[in-house]
Amino acid sequence: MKLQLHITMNDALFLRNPESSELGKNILKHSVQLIHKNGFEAFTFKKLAEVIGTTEAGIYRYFENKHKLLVYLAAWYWGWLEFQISFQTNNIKDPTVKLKKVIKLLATAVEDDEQTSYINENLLHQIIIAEGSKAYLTKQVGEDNKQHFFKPYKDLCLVIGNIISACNPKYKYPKSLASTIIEMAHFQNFFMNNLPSLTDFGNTKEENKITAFLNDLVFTSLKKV
Amino acid sequence: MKLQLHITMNDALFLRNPESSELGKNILKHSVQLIHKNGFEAFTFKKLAEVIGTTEAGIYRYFENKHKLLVYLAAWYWGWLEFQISFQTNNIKDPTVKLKKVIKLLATAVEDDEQTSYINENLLHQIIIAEGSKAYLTKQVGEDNKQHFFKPYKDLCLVIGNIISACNPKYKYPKSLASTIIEMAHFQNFFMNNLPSLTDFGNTKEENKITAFLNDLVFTSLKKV
DNA sequence: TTTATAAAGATAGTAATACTATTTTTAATA
DNA sequence: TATTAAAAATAGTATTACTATCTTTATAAA
Repeated sequence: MKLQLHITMNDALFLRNPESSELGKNILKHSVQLIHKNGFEAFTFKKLAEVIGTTEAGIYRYFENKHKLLVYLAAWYWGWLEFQISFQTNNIKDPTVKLKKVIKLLATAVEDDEQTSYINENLLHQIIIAEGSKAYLTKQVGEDNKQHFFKPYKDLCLVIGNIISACNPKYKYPKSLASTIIEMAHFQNFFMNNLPSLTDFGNTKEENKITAFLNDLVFTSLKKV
Repeated sequence: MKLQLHITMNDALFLRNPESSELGKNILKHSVQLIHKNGFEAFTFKKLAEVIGTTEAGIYRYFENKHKLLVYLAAWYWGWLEFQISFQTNNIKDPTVKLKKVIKLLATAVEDDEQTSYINENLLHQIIIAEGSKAYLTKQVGEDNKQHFFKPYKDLCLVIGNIISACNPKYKYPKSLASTIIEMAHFQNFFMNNLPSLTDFGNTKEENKITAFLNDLVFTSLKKV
């Protein structure tokens, strides 16, 4: 039996649903590859069209602009990650064990998930590390937020915040700690690989060091070492 | 007596030193205002030239492109902040008191410093919150790093890491904790004002709540509550 | 089988961006 | 007064970020 995981996307993010056609799926697939390869700044719809073998206008029928496409990919990633977390922490009763699992999932490279054929989760994870913040670090963040573009991110943050509160109901900053864990899982990874002197795991480049750091940070804060 | 604070800049960041002329100072002054107003994506040398009353080509004589200008502004900010920290924590012996002061300086809006006439530190602080990460979240981060463009950031991180180690010499992640404090001082501020549900201080919008959160995070980690 | 229709493909065009180059004017300085 | 360096003025180019329109192809309803 092959289960097909489907992540429901906010349809204000696209003009035509990219999951509804081969061209659309190609746009998703190759935009992940191109952004990963050249970075978001150098990524253009023209280059994407060339790779896919369609025209610029063809891409524009699906996405208004490249910012919307980035927000789409980020939203997809957060939705996918929330599913991974709920799936992989299902049946775990102890919130501390649960939170440890969450931190591991956040800080560890993902293998490409066979369930979703057209998105390479491993590449997308790397894109989110290097480009994810650009989805909201814009002047339109307010408008975008009004249209609920960041709901998957907020949902994930809420889920993690709730686990934190389950660990220690008296802890005062569950949401800020949740967003700190999420952001730092990515930033410490980026720093480790690109600006290693900003971290304590420069030479090793091991992701489990990031996990160890985050575990220490979180569980001393929750006084549950 | 009026002291003139001068921050020495890496001269690979510019083609002509912007501090050496009125036009250069105007470029710095008005780029801060324009980026603050319209965001970095909408910021162009053409618009900047119009505001200043010069031509695009005039700006290009000082900066190779807008990315270099952003990196320049970020480097200036980190240099300025390191000076503020060393100045304001001078004579403080107790590293815990020192670290508290550092967190406050990182998380609090700055007043425009009269010492530097052409850069509005308050606006620049807001720019760094919203745009600062874009200075290094690029494909050229490796090249830029080789040219020491991020040295002021790394120096600041080192200074804070050393204070952390002075608080608790056994703490294993002084540099990662330092970069976490720096980044979170900014990100929690951005979230508070733009995506408040990612924080625990959404409705109040008080910066001292961020300080309280970071103090809690840091001093429980260092077991010095 | 014809016909409607929706997506995709092909082609063209535009305004703005991100530059480079050249020439002239202005200001400072030797 | 001559020299020089910066600034201003002007022009031009390749690329980006779109929009518009028309034709072809595939599907599927009548």
